[in-house]
Amino acid sequence: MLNKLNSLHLRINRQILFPASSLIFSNSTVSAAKLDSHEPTVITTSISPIDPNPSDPVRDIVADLKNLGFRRFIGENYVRDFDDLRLNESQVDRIFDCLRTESPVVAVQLFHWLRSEYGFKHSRYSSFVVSHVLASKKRFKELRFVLEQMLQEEGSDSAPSLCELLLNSFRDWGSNSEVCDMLAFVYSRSEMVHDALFVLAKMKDLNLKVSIQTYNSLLYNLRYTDIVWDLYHEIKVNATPQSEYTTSILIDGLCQQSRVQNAVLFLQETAGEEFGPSVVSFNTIMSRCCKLGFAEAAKALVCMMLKYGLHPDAYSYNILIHGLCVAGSMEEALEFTNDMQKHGVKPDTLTYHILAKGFHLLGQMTGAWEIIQKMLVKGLNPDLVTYTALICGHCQIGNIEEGLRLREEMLSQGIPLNAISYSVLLSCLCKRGQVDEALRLFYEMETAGLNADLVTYSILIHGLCKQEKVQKAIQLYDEMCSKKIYPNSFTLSAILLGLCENEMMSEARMYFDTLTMCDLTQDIILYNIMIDGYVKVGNIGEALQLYNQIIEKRITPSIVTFNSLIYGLCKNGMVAEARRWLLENIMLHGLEPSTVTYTILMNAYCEEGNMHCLFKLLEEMRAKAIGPSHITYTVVIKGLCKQWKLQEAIRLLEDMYAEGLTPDQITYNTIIQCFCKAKDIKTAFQLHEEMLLHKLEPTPVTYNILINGLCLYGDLKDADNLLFSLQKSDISLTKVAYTTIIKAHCVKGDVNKAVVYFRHMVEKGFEISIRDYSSVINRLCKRCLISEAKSFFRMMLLDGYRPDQHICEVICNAVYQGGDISSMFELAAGMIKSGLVPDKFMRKKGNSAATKFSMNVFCVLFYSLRRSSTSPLLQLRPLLPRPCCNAAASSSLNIIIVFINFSLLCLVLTLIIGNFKTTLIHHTLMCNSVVLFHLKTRRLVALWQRKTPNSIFRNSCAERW
DNA sequence: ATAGGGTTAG
Repeated sequence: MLNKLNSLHLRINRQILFPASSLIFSNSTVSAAKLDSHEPTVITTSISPIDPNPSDPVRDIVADLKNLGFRRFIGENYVRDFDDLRLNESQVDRIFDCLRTESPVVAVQLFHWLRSEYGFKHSRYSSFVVSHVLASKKRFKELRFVLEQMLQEEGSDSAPSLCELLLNSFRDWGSNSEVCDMLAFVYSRSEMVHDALFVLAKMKDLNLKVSIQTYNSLLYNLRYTDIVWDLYHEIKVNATPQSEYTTSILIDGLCQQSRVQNAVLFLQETAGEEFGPSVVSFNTIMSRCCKLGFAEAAKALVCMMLKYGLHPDAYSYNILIHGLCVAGSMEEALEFTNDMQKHGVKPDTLTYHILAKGFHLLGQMTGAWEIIQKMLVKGLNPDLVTYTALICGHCQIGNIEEGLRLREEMLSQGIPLNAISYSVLLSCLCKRGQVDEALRLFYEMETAGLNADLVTYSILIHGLCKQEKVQKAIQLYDEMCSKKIYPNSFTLSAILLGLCENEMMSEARMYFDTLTMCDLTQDIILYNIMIDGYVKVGNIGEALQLYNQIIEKRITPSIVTFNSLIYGLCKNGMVAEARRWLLENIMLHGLEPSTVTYTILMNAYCEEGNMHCLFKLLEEMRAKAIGPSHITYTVVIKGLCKQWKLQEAIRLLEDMYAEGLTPDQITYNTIIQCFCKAKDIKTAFQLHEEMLLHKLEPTPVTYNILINGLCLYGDLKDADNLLFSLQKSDISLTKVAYTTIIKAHCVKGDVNKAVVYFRHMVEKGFEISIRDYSSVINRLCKRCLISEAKSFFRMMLLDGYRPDQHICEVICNAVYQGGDISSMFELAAGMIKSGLVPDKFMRKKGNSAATKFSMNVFCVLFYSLRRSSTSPLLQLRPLLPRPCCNAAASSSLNIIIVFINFSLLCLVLTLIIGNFKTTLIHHTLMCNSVVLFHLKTRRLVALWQRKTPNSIFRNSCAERW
């Protein structure tokens, strides 16, 4: 009962009395002094002996600690007493000073206890006292901890004052050398290298021994500088016994600076020493070689290792296998995996991950899958990286659902995702255009306490730019910078790419020019994106200009630069020119054409229908051992389809699987479309089944193709059923699926069904354009379903769409044909109100109803312009045949009338102008003519006739009129 | 203190 009360009291007591550590002491001069002064505080401590006077609290505490021992001292009663005391810093220092000789163990215990229980900040003196105690007992781990805590509080540039204290007050203490050494070590480990070097210099003055651990740590921190070689010299001179790490740290330093050759030479120099060439050192050099792309050199190093009697370990093999995989030499990588096993080194999860990545890089997803499966069969546990690889595999083929399912599985297995695994999912969502989903996942990731890194931000910024959500992208960009994550060429390129993909070329160029001004465009990638952007919008001139800029700036173009230019040339129909570029410029720059280069050219030949050249290039690729990708094969399949070699196309598809290349959705879409065109709907659907079997999620385009196939060559009812079941399964579709089926029903004359689907399309939230209405109206008009067309037109107006030029012309034409003149005028008036002009008909030849009509509309138009505008000619100019314009420009006319049919003209003019004297114009002159009037005098000024030019006006006659 | 996964040009 008493104990319980006491402990309760203690808890309350502590809460009340010791919310902060400084409360223990009445005097906290040290911390105050530190805050006020910029100079490090130098304390010269003189410890006074214990006062025999019984009122000295230190005396009692020390006596109790010694007599009772620490355990009993911290029993509740004493603690209470201790709590109630107010001790100043020098009193505590005295306690430690007294204890260290008589009860050193208790001194250490008290030291820790005060800090852990009260968060007490010890003085430098006490810390050093305890440090010496620990050093003398060889409790180095604790010593390191004490000094670490001390340096955390002292910060950098504290070495001079700490050394002074240490060397003044502790010079003769037995463990000074160890404490000094540990101090230097901890400074170095805390990345306060200057302080560490200061301590080292002092030690040198006093002839104190520096341990190899301290040297090693300093060597590591200074590995990019030449100071390391001074330090290394010092180690040699002092005959400090080295450790196995010393040489490997130096080797690592050289490697980090890409001085691989120096590293090898240095390693050879250390041969014969106790810690000469080691497996770790070799691994370090091999790793660097591979990173620099010299997998061959890494292989040679393995031989060198064996010569030194060293055996490659799992690291060595994994490094080498990784190097080979990145270099694309999968065969050799697999050979070394076997070799590894033969030498008794078991491939581990890392080995499998490396191999999977290798296949992945080559686009051989099947190979990657098989490797991961093999790993799981071998009983190796999937870890975060394995899962990431699996998620990546699913995401690659667009199966985000499976990716998200795996995420759930990971969480249930207690494997939390990191920024990388989230990035894979985010990237997949962005690629599918689900940026909002991606943002949601991103916030979820942040809520889970994961920090987005540069890559994560780059993915999102790219996704947002691509969707024209530039504002949000900029917001994220600012957020990223505020987190001190600075953009690299990836981030810059994400923005640039986003702008280019939106065909916002002028904005992209502005951004690019800004980067150039800041000298940030040394990176060829940024140039490549710009060039590619220009090429895609067909501006090959601007692209070539940028290429010249690259050459002027002496930036080395990459194969991608050429690929884009070749694409541009091909797109402009300059295939032969493109082929020449391939042969001349690429070779000139010492570059090798890539799979992409060949694929672009092959595609161009395919478009031209030049299968001969296409297959010649395929052979050339094979001869050069440039592996075709799944895209290359897709192009070949497209070519075969064009030639109606359907069976060969199917065979090639099978070959792809056999070669480990995974056909993607576009491959299937190509071949399915071909079978649809060949009216073999059955096989088309079989191929669709095959896609599902290979876990390839059909794209909305796949369904567009199938629906279109059924509409054109199959039963429209089947198309209805397919669309219905797709809608029911909530499979994502594009607008095209709807417009296709609407078109089919219009053609068949089933307006009701067309309207129903049109309503579906609107309800699904697709952006409906005026074109969607006009194409339906157009089709209905073509089938002379005038009243249906009119009701559709009304529906459009009700939906809030303003009719455009084209739709007016179509509907006007239709009502005119139906003889509904009043509707026609109604529409014409509506058009003029909307500022529309019947411009296309003016240029149409022939005496079609449309032309007749348009002439009349033109009159109406002209009239309203005359009333509203001071210069009708200026506005009418673009509508008139060229000679008419010239005449109008040269004289100060302010009226033109263009017409063909006299009776209609009279009608219109009478309707509009009322008292217009039609008799001024002779009937016979009016057919197929354009007449120019002067408004005020109402005199005929000029006339153009189509068939037989009137002799009076022959001189003004134009070629076409 | 040496090895693995994600973003970018067709």
